[in-house]
Amino acid sequence: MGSIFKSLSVIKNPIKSFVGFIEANISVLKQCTKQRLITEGQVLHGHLYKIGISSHRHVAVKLLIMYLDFRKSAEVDQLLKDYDGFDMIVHNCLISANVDWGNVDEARRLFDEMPERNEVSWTALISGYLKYGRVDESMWLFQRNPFQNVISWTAAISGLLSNGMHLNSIHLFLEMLKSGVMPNNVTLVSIVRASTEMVDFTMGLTALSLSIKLGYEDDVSVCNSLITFSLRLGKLEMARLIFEKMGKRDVISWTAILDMYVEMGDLEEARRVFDEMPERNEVSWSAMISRYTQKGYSTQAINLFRQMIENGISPNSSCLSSAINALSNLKSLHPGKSIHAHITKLGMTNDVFVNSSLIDLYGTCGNPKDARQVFDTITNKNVVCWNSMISAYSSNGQLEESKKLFDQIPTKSIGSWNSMVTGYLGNEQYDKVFEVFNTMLLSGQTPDVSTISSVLCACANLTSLHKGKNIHGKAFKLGFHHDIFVCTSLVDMYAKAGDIENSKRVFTKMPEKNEVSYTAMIQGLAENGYAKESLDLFEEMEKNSHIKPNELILLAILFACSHCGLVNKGLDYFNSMETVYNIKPNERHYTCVVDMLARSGRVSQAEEVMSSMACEPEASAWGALLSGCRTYGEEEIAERVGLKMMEKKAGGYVLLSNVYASSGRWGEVMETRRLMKEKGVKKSGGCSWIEVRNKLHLFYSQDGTHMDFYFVLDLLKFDIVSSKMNSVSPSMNMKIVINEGKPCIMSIKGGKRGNLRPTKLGFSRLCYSYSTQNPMNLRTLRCCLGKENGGVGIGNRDGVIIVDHGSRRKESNLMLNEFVAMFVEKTGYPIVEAAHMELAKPSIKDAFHSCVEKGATRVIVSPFFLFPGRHWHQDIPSLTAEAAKDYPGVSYLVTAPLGSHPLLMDVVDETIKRCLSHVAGHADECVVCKGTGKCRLH
DNA sequence: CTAGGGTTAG
Repeated sequence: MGSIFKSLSVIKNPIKSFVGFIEANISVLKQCTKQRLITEGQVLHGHLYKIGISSHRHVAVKLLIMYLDFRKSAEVDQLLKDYDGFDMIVHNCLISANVDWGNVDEARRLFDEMPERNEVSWTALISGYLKYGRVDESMWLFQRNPFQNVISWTAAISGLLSNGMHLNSIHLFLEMLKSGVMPNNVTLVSIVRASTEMVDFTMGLTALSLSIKLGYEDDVSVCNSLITFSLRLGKLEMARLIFEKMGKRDVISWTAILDMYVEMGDLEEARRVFDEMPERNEVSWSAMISRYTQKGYSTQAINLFRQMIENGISPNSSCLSSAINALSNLKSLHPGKSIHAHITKLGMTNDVFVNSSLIDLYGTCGNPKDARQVFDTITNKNVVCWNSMISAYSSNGQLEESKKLFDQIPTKSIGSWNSMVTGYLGNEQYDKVFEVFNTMLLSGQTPDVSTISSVLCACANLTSLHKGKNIHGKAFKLGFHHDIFVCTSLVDMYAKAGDIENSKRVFTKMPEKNEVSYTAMIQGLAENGYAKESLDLFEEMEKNSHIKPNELILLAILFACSHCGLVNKGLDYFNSMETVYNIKPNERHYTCVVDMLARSGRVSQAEEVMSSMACEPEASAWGALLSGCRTYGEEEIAERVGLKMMEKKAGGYVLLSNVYASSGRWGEVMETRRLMKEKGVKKSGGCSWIEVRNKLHLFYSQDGTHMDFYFVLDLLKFDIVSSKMNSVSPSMNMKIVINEGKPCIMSIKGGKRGNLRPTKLGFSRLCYSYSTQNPMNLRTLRCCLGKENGGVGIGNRDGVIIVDHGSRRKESNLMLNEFVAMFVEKTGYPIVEAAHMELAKPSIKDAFHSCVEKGATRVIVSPFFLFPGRHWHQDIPSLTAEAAKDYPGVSYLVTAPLGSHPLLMDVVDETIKRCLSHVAGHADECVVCKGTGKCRLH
């Protein structure tokens, strides 16, 4: 606002030229519109009226645009009345305003009633149709447009792009080139965006080459779009190079590069960039805040949000929704509520992003009712709102409600299905997970990596190897077998099902491993009795990766130590948790250590650890301690502990009564049981299930369908070899396996929580990260991309020095040769030699000399496919100049690099030829050619 | 000096 008034003060000062005076006013009006400063705009209008220039045509048009933008119909009407006659410009303004308001048909009516139209009228309407997905009407007009210029071509190209018609937009681009219209920077931005969205590296390089050829190399927008292109295709180094070499950068460049550091996992560096940015807009703020949120740094996100408010920047909907997301990560309902109130005050209640975040917030904070209230107020619900509401219900156990809602979704997205799947998964209704999954497949919806991971997680929890292998096959068919999330789920599934060999196999083959994958493997090894291997893997991880141990890995490590009796080593790890790994042990770590000590007979030490806990011990820790007492006959401790537990949870009573029972003190057993009854403590029911012929049979211990061994055996007759029966009860983890046809019970010590399942938690985190992240992430993209699409090889032809980059692929060689041929034909230069990029520096000189020795008097050095780090710009011309020093009589030319996409090849060739013919004409004076008309003279 | 096309976050 300050700058606006500064400009105003300029206006107050006498300005010599009238044109300058008008110009200054117009620019301020433009700013008012852009920054949505309605009051300032109106004040200025009054002032302009007073000094008598408000009816100046150019001023009046700006005023009109301003009031149209603010939707002040009374003012608009007044202006139109004062304006003498509807000229073409006013008409065009009205057309584009109506497009902005969504009244495309009205815009068309205005267009039709115009006595004559110009290129602006046509373009406004063509792009208007495209904005609302009316592609056919737009193309109909486009083909009849008598004024086809760059802008209308670009409008059509980018409009098609926004409608997801990438290939069509490229074809349109080709037609444009064919028709002889040269692309400008905006066109090139669209083509780069098309390449980005099609994940087509070669196409992007071609666009890049063309940009350089046409002299848009230093255009900020083109470079910005190229940065985004490089980032989305995983070429982080390329993105950084472009950024660094940019002569001028704007907020967008900075915000894009901030994102690069986030992609690299370096949030600190990203923050440094953020702090260093010369200019920030609400997008930069929201980028940083949302990235903090995404990566789980919720507190930082909130702090930054606060800082932004303190800096007087009004948050846009994106910031608000990120902040709310951060709060729901932190489960901070109350600050969330106050933001909600604020949003209501701001009148931003109809933003789908904000609303979805609010639904998530209320959902995760256990208020599905409030979530529903938000949901019901949304007038333009999109599928994300529906999905959030479904998750809100299922995360609160209201699965019927979520199912009901799910059935009502007008158009289900993959996210809708995934919400259902993760909902059932989170509520441990694994049979339902499969049910939904199967329905999904039947409906024709292809699962994504998130679905597959969740379903594998269900397999893992059911220890269902058969189903798991089946899903593994599906994952393979879908091409997900390299996906880090799917692989991690596979590692976990195989480990949980006891198939440690396959688990290890998947893990070893993973192209990339993260914290969660290591957690799954380390945990899997530990739980399957491979304690030593588990510890080895941990050490290897510490040595060879940058992964810092998390609390779950440490839990697994403690578990492993406990299981191979490495009590002292385990204690060492435990004691170094805070000092070395900076992780505060939680109750589960304590349980593990208590268990470890109690098991090895160090019962009193275990008791000490228990009493030193800062947090509330888990029931299973008491259990472990008591079991230790039982095993080692520490009745005194047992009693002391037992009394402490009397007020505690149900499991405590049971364990206590078990302790008494095991030492034959039946009176105390009865007393404990009586106390339980009296206090209404109920041991929650366990559940067993068996999977026979792909069908799950469930048994509950307390509802009369108690597992009947005869019934089970009867079932097993059908399928005795492949079946496996499992049982997990909340307090005793009991596994029943069919061994040589006989069911036998394998009791695993400890309860559900005491069973220490870090991976399970690990996976709930995994599911979360999917729900907030686009599953088609960089990693996936990188896999799609395959091998680097480098450049071309060397053709050892006489004449032109071609400097290229990258691999020596055959097809690229062909392209190079074609290019060389074209060059020769166009320029008539003799061909002498080509040099490979890796050898370029030393060999340019040699190649140059060789050209001259073979009689060349004119030499072209043309880098092919160079990375946009301006190697060619910086090194090649100077190297060439260096080489040329020895031959003052020889003229030379360095051209910009070229890239060629098969689709664009022919037409781009033509275009480039056009550029080159110009270049060639100036060859004798040119050192660096930046394209048509942009040759820098020697 | 007035009207039409684009790039950053979710």
